[in-house]
Amino acid sequence: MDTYDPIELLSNRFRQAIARAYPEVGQEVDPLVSASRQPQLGDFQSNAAMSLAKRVGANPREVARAIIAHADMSGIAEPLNEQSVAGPGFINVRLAPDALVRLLEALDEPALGLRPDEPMTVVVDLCGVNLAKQMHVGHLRATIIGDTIARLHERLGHKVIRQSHVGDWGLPIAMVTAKLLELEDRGELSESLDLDELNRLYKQAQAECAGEHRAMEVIQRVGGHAKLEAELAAINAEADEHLAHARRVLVALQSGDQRVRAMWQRIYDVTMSECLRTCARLHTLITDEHSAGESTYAEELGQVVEDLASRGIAHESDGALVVRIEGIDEPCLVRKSDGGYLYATTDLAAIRRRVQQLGADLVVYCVDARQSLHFKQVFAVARLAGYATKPGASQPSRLEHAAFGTILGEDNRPFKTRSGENVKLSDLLDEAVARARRAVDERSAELSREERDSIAEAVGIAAIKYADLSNDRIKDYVFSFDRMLAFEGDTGPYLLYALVRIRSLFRKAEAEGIAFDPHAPIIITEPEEKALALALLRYPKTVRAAAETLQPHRLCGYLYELCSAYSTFYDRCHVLKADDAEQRCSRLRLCHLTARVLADGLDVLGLPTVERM
RNA sequence: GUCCCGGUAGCUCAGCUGGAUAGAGCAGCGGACUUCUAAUCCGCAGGUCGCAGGUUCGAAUCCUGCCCGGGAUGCCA
Repeated sequence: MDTYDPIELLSNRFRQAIARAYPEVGQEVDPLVSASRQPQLGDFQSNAAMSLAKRVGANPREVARAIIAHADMSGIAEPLNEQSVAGPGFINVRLAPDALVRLLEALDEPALGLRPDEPMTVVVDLCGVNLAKQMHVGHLRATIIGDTIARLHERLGHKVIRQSHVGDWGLPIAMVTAKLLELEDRGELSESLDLDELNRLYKQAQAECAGEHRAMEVIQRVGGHAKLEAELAAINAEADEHLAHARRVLVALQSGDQRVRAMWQRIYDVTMSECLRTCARLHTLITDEHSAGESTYAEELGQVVEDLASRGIAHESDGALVVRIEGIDEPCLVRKSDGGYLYATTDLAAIRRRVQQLGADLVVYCVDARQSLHFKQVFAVARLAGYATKPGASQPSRLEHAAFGTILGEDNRPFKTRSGENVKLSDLLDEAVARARRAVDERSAELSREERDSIAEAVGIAAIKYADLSNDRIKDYVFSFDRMLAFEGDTGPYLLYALVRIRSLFRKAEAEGIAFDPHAPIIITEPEEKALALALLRYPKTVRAAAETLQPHRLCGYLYELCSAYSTFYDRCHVLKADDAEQRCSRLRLCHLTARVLADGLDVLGLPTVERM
């Protein structure tokens, strides 16, 4: 048997049977094999007869009988008979016990049935922090969903390049750079500048440049407040001066002025060192080498725009340069009327580099769903201009916006602090870890302080990540510490706990001198054993589906079901106290395989695991 | 206005390529710890799949219209 996947094997047999029964339809028919939802009816089912009935002009149950008559299930499933046909024409299949064992043994190899695909290069755009700003809840999803999508593709053997499109360029950055230079001139710039302070100065710089133009409009409309008007005018004049100064700093930065550049670098370093620390704490594989900020495209923007204009793809409109796309009403602006470039321009340059230089066959943008129009436009322009096509390729690479919804508070409004500020991501992680710590203290007071610390860290992070990843990406979800750290239910801690129990079992076996034989014969007799076995066999296909659809929540759902099947098995089928040595060895092997699949799946999701909790 | 996304149990969510009696978790009720980690397991109860049409042997799933909620929508990113 050359594959571990019962659905594939059964599909082949059904395909052959259909071809024999109905030579006129050939091998093209999808046998529609899926896992049965009701174990009492069978393990798997084929729904082919119903769809085939119309094509061959017979009634579905007759078609089902014809398929059965031509089906050879030897070596895989129990023979099919009249009783196998149910309802309108479902064909129920029960795996042969020895086949189930062989499939499990085939799965029980180092790669767990996940042999590498035809290797591709995948670029995943994730994280997306901004200079001089703390990571906040908004970055949580872009970071962890992006990292998990990257891990999914790595697991399938692809070359994955993570890229954080850092917001490190443009006027806002120049404003804070100007602010810092000013402080330095006055000798008021702290040597130990950290991100909190930097973030404070950023907001201050923003406010200073913004002035009170809105208030002024209101006052002027109302009239009769000459004194106030004069005050606002003074503030605005000052703000305009700040803004003009910031623009001069931007020009200096862009032309490579050494002092300005050095200050920018300092802002960059302070921001990134702290953000990357948070990325590491989130158990993501995002490091310095994955930063590809907007600044790195600065030199290419002019070329891109020039190229689009000279080839007649972009046109002038009200002073701006736009690309119009068939099927999209809103044009894509690539150059402002003042000559400045926009984020679409940078993203076009990024696609060009990612596809043509990095060789991406797939580029995934893990970015907020609110930007879907933007990506729709940019992808279309990139395809039109050929930027999405690898040199020599006939087809453009796949460009995907892995959009995600908003994190909501318990009031169903976007998650903010009481004062309406964004919640600092590190505060959020601290809170989750502190709550996890309380739970660990309650239950496992016997463990050392250090051990409880590291367990709490892993449990807290796993809880936050699982709560996020287990929801369908595109939807908004409600953030709740109570729910994600709950003692019961579909949570990160539940998955970690299942693995802990298996690991504990093996420690106990070792302590009792019970040998584990990784090649012991597997004997499936109890329904709980069979349910666990069938769950294990679904692993490879689940990982592939999650990667293909860019939906980590499918893998989460699977792992929860696997753990659930294991917990039931664990409850009903004693392992170390099994009836005899054969059964004990078989069950130990089942436990071992479960632990490996679970640990592998958790690793693909990017959840930390623990030995005890 | 136009476009995008969502609407499934009291709450939070799954539901695969259209397939059998729509599934979990939480909360509620009732059970299981002298027994491998009970952060567990088992059972009960809980549904107009937003509404109305249509396609189909079969629709939560596909199509059309409408309702509700969120978002986007030419010079921020």
